[in-house]
Amino acid sequence: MPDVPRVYHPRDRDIPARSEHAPDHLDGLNPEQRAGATAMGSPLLIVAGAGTGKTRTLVHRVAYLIESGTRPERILLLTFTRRAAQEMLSRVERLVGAQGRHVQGGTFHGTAHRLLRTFGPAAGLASDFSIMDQADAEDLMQVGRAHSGVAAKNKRFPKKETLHYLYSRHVNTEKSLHHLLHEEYPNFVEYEEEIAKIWADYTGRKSDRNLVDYDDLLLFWTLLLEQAPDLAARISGLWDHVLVDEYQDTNALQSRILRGLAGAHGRITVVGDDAQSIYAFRGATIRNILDFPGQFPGTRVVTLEQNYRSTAPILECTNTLISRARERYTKELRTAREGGEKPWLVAARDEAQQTRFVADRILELHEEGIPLREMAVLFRAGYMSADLEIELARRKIPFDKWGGLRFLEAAHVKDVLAFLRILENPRDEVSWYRILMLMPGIGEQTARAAIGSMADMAWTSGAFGRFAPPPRARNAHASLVQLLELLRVGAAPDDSQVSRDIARVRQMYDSLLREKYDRPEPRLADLDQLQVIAAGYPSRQAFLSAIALEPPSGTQDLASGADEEDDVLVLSTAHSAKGREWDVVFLIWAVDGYFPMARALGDADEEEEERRLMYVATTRARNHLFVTYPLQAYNTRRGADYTLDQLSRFLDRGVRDTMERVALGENDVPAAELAPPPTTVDLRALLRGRFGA
DNA sequence: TTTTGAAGTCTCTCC
DNA sequence: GACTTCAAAA
Repeated sequence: MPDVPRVYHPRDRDIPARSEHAPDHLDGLNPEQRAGATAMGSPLLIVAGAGTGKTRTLVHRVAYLIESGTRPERILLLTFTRRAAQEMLSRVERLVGAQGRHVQGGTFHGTAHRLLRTFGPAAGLASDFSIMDQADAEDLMQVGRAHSGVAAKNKRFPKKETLHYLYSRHVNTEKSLHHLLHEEYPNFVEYEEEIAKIWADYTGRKSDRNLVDYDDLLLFWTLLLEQAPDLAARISGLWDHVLVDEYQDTNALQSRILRGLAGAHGRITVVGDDAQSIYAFRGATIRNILDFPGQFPGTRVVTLEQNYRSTAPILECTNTLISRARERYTKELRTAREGGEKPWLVAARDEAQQTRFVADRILELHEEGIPLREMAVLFRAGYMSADLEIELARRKIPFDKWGGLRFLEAAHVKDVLAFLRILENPRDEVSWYRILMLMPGIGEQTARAAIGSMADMAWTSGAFGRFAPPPRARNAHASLVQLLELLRVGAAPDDSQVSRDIARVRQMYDSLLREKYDRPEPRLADLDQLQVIAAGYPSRQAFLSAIALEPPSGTQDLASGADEEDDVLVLSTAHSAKGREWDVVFLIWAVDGYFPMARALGDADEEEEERRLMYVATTRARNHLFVTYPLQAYNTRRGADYTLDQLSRFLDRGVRDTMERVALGENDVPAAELAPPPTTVDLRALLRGRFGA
């Protein structure tokens, strides 16, 4: 998708790609963008505001490098998501032709993964390691937590999620445990020693089980570059140019990786916007942008301030919103897109009315000729779209939901994957435990005994078969042994039938699923989809690594396959919307407590990040922006309902003045729904009468 | 002793 | 809806 609205500028593909000294494709760039695309001879920092053609500049830079004689495979393009990488590569391809396809690219983690498979064995890392996702890592942390015994003695001991969170922050921010505890968990300061022990246990277990977590991917990459000069030379010698997108969202470790890769030759370009830094929770720090010129001497800085995306009224609103930020380094954005309507600030009575407004408006705009794929509904957290999803389904409006890792986090998907994992890595005790606990008659004790017994037998393939289960688990044991034998039969080294393995697992697992849930159908459908995805991978290892590193963005996404062509509305978390743009953007739940989220309040830095996040969300809009908030926001999920009836604090008077305020009428809601009249009917009494109770 | 079901608790963002 | 905790059942 071009950053420049189609009606005003020719699309990239309409411009013939010619390799002269000054390629024609650069004609479509403004002077700053052009400088960003062509500056050579020094490290380059491009500070680019929202909608200023940052991606466009980066794409043209890659094209320019290729046209200047750099071989495509000698260019490394690090992006935040796989989607962003693919989009850029396909745009490069349009500019320079098929050779653009050979540009190396992906996420930091994905690139680390490829490097470690190649260079890890030379540094003592077995090449067939398995990648753990966050939940796996937490589960493994739990093993050590239980083992230590402290958790049982102390009720207030940190949960496995917290232990893992602290560990991950330690690795990514390079802050000590002591420091982190005092800063974020003063109530756990007394457990510093115990936590350190559990971390050591965790590290040992990963090593024993040949497991690698997300943080290890970055850490091992860093260590190879810093501690193994011979390998470092090989790795940094792979690429002549390194380009990094979304630099504001990288962390201290990633900065070290870049210094290792390009510190010597300085052929590095980073692009970022401090106003859009929204991943501090993952250890990202805008210090990376601010300190870049110091770390890469001779850095040239190019600033992009001309916004091509949004209309003037929308930009006025978003500029005001971000002007409240405590710290800012980039200047205000300008736009040439005069005219257009002000953003709407829509007060709905409650969630139902908010939902109705969004659905109605989408249909109206669609009838006016705006395709669904040019519209998006954004929100702070994944669960906030639940009501809207039901309504959209009811009205048969197709949508993709981005963000959240729901699909792969679902218990039934993880269950099936656990089988594949133990085939791939028989020492994966977390997966063994998960599988064993599924079986009727096997509980915690039996599962642990079985795992212990297998460990004693050095995890040989028949180890589980030789485990002697207690009587009540005999049936379960027998059927599991049978299934595992069946799965191993076809497990030739070149086995490409991952989806066949899943089918075999399901012969047993589906019946367990049917017993466990009253409505198993959607879960069974998820497993069907899992099989479809699996069929696209050449090997089990490739499949398992890919889903850990590049989780499918949503279930709809998978069901429809190639979705780019379909006319489908997008629902997305604000985080997942970064880097994208739409003609029409709805931001729902602009309520204090939801956006910003309640738990971010009380910490000034977190609150600032929430503000930037709202800035990211609102700057996705090209022509129409609707911000909605229900006046009554019940939290009905729990008994103790509380009401959040305050408009988001970020939409202060000054911001509201840039918006068109709209109050939805009551007329579309039957009055009875608002305040039910009292009645003398006693429902309980009627029921008792009917059943004679 | 071990498993299982019921009741109670809390729910963010992502590689 | 998923996870933990606690008590009853096998």
